[in-house]
Amino acid sequence: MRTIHTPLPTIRRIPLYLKILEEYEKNGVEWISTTDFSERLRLNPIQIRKDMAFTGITGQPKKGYRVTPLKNIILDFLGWNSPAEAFLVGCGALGSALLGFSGFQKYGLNITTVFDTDRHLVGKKIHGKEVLHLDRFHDLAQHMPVKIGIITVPEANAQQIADLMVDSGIPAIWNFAPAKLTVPPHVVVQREDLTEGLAVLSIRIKETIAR
Amino acid sequence: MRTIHTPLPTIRRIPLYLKILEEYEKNGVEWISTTDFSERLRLNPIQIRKDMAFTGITGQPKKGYRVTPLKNIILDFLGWNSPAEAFLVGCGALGSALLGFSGFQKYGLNITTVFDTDRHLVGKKIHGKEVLHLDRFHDLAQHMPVKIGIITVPEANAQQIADLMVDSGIPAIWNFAPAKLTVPPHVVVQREDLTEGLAVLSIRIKETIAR
DNA sequence: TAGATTGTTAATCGATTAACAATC
DNA sequence: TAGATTGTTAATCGATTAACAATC
Repeated sequence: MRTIHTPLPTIRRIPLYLKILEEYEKNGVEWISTTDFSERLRLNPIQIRKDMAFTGITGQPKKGYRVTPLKNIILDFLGWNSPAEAFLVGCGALGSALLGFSGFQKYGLNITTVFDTDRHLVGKKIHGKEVLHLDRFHDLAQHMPVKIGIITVPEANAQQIADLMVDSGIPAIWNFAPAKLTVPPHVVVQREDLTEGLAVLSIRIKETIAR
Repeated sequence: MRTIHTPLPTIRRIPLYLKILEEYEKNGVEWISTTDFSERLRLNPIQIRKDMAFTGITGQPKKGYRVTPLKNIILDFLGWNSPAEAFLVGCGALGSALLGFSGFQKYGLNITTVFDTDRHLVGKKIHGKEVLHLDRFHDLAQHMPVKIGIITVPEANAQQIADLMVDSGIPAIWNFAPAKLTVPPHVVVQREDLTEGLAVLSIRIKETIAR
């Protein structure tokens, strides 16, 4: 049987819904409708309803969805109810920026340990986390249930770090280096690439100015 | 007449092609075929050929595309041949990370001036750029052909910075704050959102582990 | 009850992939 | 010439949007 899996565009929109739900919850609002979402996000309400269906929530005609249950269903859906432990390698500006992103806790990501090879960084604290030498990575990974390895090193070192993560049994890699990583098929790699966004922005600028 | 514009997925793939082209050029290789691209990027060669067609390049059967002309056509296509001047607001970790991204010069982006309101930052140099007080933004923008405003401030201040950019006549905003900005229709806004990628990663982890 | 909103099936739209002719 | 690769038209696939029935 072929499982119908959730479309990628839907998955990408889900954090947007989550954000609004948190706001509603904070304000003590109990119900939210697709119209509410639609006005805030400027998305088609039908699309939103479809997206909701993928999370498994059921709503109530004339009222919408209950805010708190919907929030919890979404957190469950993404697996964000139980934070995943992550090791981060590369404490340059980008690594520091990610560490400073306090929001990650809310998004099921717990960066427990950070590494670098730079003698000037090792031992220092960044956002309250002591930078450890990369040598200790493998050992520490054996003793902790590390689910995600975050790569924020220069491109030239990215593959080597990925290899280390794979050897240490880490099942998923979030890669911020502009490198195509080679990993075994059972390892998940998610690549973030700013140049994608810059390309889209550039084209949109060109199209706007041309008019 | 309705212009057929380039699909967004194509635009997002183009920087990948560009990167390989630069490598080939550096190595003095004159020709590149869709097969070459395909092997490197693990993309369908037919898709690559379609993408090439959008850039306007014509290739040569049995040989492929000339590396340098293709690179230039792509740079032209994205408007990256003449770097766009950008002002960046918010010199925290993320802003610094962007400033340190030396690659941007290659990608048609020239961050000429950076701003903050924090007294401890103003006057300091970050990656060789002196941090100016935000008060000077509007005036300086009048005297320089600023095309892109980059927002790397906390969410709470993002809209206010966007307003300043719009008032200063900046036609495009690259927004790294997790905020939905309200701007006039003639202003282009490109939003970067890490939680999207984290959501995709989380779902892929769930799917992999479930198996 | 009437009306608003959900939920689902069908239609449309757009991107990817397949097929194949053109050409160096 | 034969074969590899481009370029284009057609087929497929998947996501979005439309239509409408169900229901509180």
